[in-house]
Amino acid sequence: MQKNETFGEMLRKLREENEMPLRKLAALLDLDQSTLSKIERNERNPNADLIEKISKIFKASKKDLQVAFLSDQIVYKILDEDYGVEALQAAEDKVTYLKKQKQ
Amino acid sequence: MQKNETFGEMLRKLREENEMPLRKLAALLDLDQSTLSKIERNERNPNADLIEKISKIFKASKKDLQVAFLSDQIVYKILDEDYGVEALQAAEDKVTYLKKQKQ
DNA sequence: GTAATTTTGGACAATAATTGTCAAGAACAC
DNA sequence: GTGTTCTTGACAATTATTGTCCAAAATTAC
Repeated sequence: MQKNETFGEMLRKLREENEMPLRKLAALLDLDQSTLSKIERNERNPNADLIEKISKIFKASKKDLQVAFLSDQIVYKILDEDYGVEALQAAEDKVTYLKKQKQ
Repeated sequence: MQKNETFGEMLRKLREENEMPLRKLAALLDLDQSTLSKIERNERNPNADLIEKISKIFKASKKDLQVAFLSDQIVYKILDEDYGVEALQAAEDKVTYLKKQKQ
């Protein structure tokens, strides 16, 4: 897995490695081909349940897909914000704290 | 500043330290008091421009407010997701990578 | 070159999410 | 009791997202 890859890039790579036309993958995923095209180029957000389907079709790592998917969303949210990096760090702390609480 | 505090908690603390009624702060912020009440209890998302106003009213750190605000949004997004913590780490890497590219 | 196939772009309605607003209720002090 | 503050829920208005279609553009095969 390439690092710093977006979900769309991962997906396109998987698809091309498997020499599957976009049109066909779209059918398998039950979505419009133009929508899939946009997802691969990060113009649209994928649905979370795409991950499940894609990992099955291409026997790809669900974790890698999920991490790429979620991290894209996070990056999108903070990239142009002031103190985005600091917020990421703070978010980590908060999550750690909350997960500890839940135990 | 208390760590692991939500934006709402920060705001409420600021308001109470300054002994300002919710109704009055709502007026200053130009929003409905019920909305402000919900923001303080993290039932609603604040607008980004609240931060500016609040930091002026209470002479509070804009950075602290912004970090609390953004990190809340991130936490909310990933808390119940699989591999949320891994995604946070990946997001950091991506942001670092992208910021470097931009130079 | 043409034809076939694949991908992309833009428009659009349907649906979902967010926002602002209101009024009534709960909690507390006096 | 009255007055004040805060919370709750409901609702319409606005905004964002989603799915769908189709034609234009790009790519590939012949």
